[in-house]
Amino acid sequence: MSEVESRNFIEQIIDKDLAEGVYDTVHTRFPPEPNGYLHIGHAKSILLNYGLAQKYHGKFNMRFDDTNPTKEKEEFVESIKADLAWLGADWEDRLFFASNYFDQMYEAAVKLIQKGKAYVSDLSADQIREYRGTLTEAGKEDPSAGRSIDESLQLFSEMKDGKFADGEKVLRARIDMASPNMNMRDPVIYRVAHMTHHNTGDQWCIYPMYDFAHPIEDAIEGITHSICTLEFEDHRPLYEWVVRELEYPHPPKQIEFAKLYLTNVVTGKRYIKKLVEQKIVDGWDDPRLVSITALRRRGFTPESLRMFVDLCGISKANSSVDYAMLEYCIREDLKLKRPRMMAVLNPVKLVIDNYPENQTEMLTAPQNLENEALGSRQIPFSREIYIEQDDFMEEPPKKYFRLFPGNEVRLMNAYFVTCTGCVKDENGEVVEVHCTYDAASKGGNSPDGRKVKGTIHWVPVKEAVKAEVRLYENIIDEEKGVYNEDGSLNLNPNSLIVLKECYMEPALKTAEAYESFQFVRNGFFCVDYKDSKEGALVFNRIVSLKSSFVLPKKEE
RNA sequence: UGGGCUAUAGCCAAGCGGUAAGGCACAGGACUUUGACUCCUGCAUUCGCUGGUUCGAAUCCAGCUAGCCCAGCCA
Repeated sequence: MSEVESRNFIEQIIDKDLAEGVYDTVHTRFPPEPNGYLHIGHAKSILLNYGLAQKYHGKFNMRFDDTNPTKEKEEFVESIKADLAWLGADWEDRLFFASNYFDQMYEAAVKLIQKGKAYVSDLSADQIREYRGTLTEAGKEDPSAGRSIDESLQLFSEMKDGKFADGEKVLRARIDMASPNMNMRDPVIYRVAHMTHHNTGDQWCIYPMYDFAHPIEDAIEGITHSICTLEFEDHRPLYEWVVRELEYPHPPKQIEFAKLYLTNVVTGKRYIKKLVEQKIVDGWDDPRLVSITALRRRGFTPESLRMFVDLCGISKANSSVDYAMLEYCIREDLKLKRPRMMAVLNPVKLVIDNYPENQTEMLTAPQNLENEALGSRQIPFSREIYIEQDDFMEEPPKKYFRLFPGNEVRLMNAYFVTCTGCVKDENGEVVEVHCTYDAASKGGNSPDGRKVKGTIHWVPVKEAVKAEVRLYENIIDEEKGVYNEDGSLNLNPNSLIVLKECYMEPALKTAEAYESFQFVRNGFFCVDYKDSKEGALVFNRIVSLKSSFVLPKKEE
């Protein structure tokens, strides 16, 4: 009974820091570069950082790490803000841009030069690479390393003033050209780039490098725990070097955790970007992607993603989470929350022979049987309805308890019907199933108390909303993996299949704005309203299409 | 002998010297206005491997093995 709440390794570090008085508060941040849309992996980072701030009653900052004008765009800062807001990560009034710290970064660089810890180099990019050495051989000292402090100061100032072309001069930190850690071999910390910045315009022509800028950004904002992904582990010594040399009184601490990968799904901003730019998908919100905007469009809720991230956990082990876990989370979140509607994907007509012709009655059905609070809806019912093809079998196997000649089943929310037979075309395909109904069983219960083993869904032929449905597969390749050996994407060009028709119950007609449908698996089928925060409608037991979804053509 | 990191079930993941949590997936059963949901039940004699220390090791030590990351004027 005494459940000890387990803490992930980051929380353990924080607990220790707090206990030892290293910090007396927790202040985290999410620092994306605005060079693309966020995806499920970022959600993990966002929710981790935001969650820690919440848990420790600390603060959470939103910060754009926009130190490289060649890659950044305003479109991306807007989408990122929208995604965080949607996820519920509230940065309150703390929205920052690294580019707003350029003055302070410049001063910091000057300080390093004055301390003899940085120098302006004349080497070209190629030369710097050569001088850097290799993984197994030490690097060589930069010929400019001996330059006087005053000369570096002068040159750095001229860099700022635009006296040099791109690549002509850089500022390097003076650390150790023989370090086994490549990042410590006199890393470049400022480069010249004559380029208009999305935020600072043409004010600057020199820009700080990540390794130099990031610790400064964190220190300026009073970040305590600067959480990033594993590939930055080797950068931590440099991060610590920067905050130490710049003599920040309460330096932030970098902590790394493993990125989130989903099995057989394209995660990774640069790969998603490639798909978008090559127009292999329709855009950043193409439902085949796991970008946050795409997931939202597919009907995922912020709650479902939060649950997912929680279930995945935080560790330092590279791992790939099963896609089924994501599906589980959205099912779990929606199953009680949303109405459950009926839709038929592979229709066959069911004729109720003893039901009056030309009669239509309205039946009342609960929106969600397990959640009365959602109320009820009306569904028209008449002599001809559509049912799922596989809900009828002329010769049923054992344990099949849906429709077959002589068997009685319940039409969900409607009547008991007993199958009397079927009509086949010249090819032997079933084109019509026939049955009789028990008028006393209206609503789906028989007054004599007899039970049926099967219940099937249906839609009325006349009033059904017809949609052309496109089925897609996720951008995955289960056999060979997502990437080819040369790093290119391994895609299935036939990932689009056209389904003939889909019929939905008429209640959906009022949902004018529906843009996409998603099948979540094992009985859930969602309709997402692109511009609504409503989330999705949930259908019950549609068809078992694994990890795929459908997009209906909007009715004209 | 470049450096750094990681290794617990099909997939995540707790565990921090006292005898392997939990979730996903999967399988069986009960229930059911959908075969879903819900509810039960099952699912690592063993923690990458080999030694060592210890009354006792997934946990400590040593040596191996495998995987990931690093040679951008990207982040």
